[in-house]
Amino acid sequence: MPQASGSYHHGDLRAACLSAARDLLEEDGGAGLSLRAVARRAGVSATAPYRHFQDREALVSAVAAEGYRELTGFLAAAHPAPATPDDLAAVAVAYVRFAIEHPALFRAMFAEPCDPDNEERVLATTVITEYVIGIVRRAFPDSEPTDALATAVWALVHGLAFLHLDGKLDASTPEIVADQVRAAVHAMLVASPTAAQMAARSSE
Amino acid sequence: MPQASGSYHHGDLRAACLSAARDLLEEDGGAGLSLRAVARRAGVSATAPYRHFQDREALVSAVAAEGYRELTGFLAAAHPAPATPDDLAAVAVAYVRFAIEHPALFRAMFAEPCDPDNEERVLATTVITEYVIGIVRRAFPDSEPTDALATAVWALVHGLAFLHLDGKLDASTPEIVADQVRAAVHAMLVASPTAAQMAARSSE
DNA sequence: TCCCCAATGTTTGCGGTGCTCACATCGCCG
DNA sequence: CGGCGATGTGAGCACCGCAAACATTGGGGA
Repeated sequence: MPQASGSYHHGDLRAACLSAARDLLEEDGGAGLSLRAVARRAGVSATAPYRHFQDREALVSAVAAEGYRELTGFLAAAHPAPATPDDLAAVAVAYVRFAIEHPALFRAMFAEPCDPDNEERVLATTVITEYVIGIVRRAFPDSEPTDALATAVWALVHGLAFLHLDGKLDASTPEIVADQVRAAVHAMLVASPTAAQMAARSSE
Repeated sequence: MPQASGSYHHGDLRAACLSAARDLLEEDGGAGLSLRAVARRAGVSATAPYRHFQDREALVSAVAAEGYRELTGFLAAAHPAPATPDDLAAVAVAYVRFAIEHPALFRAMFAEPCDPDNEERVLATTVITEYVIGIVRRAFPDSEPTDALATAVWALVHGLAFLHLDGKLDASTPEIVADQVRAAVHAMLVASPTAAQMAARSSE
């Protein structure tokens, strides 16, 4: 039985820590995310989280993994099976929108080199990588090396997200952002046959 | 006269701190960069750097600003006045190469929201922004709203850099990386008229 | 020339943090 | 029902950012 209030054992401290970490990330940014603050917020002693996370890095990796899963779901919600450039652009807009709406989480997901020892995190990043590649592969099954195109599209969208986060682009309204993203993605996709061609040539 | 070894005054502690910070960044990554470690490495008491940097954030901002200037120089060295898509691709390759060769510095430059109160940093980011935009503007003076195209190209390159840093792309050899970047940039640039057109349409 | 003072570096100290280790408490299973 | 493993606690260490009071110096005005 979880939720035993006032009892010695918490019930589901791991989930409580993740939730607290998410809150702290939104409120104070990445710097404010400390194990002690998480413990305080969960109403537990400072060292209790160590029963569930090997160290701070493991905690943020777990949060990041959660973020990857959420992002994947968010993209799927934007369009379940994108096929046309418009569909893909909608997914791209969702990607950038996610970054803008969860800046600290997005940074936690990408700001630091992914710890290769953390299985959960590696798995989560693999999932989203495959997902993004798969989207483009399915949308453009005819072009031979779609991975190059997928890479380019993903990089474009990822870069747009980061430049927005860093305030380098006009993000005053969601519509402006969406228009920018759509324009860029369309430009990229119009060139898709050429992209495939060049990638094929350069990899010979 | 600086460099007075053994003397009470250091000579040029500010520069020594920046240098030490750069070294620490390369060696231990962003997490290892502490004011105290910088002070130790400069052979000075823990709080001496505070005479030259208001706080830790000011220190990393100064390092980041230095990084922006270096990156700008690196891009200029790759091609002083890029005009053709090949030229632009060379600059893009240099951008990604810089990120891969100085991962911690690159992350310091972009991982955190730019402090708008730090004049030096704001100035440095403005410089590189203008530089990148200017490159594309000069290379494609005919397309009307070049900013949209410049944004797309920059985002693409920036995204490629980050995906490489995060180990999401094959970066086993510099040649592979360069080929990927060239292919992606060429794909983008081939579509440039369309990009300009769509940006114009979407901003009406 | 000399001396004073502002710039620069030092010391001490506070509160916060990550992490370890010994200990306390509890639930479950034999 | 009794003990054992899982979970939470507390004390403690080293490090960190930062502030305030103090020490040292070198250069510029008398």
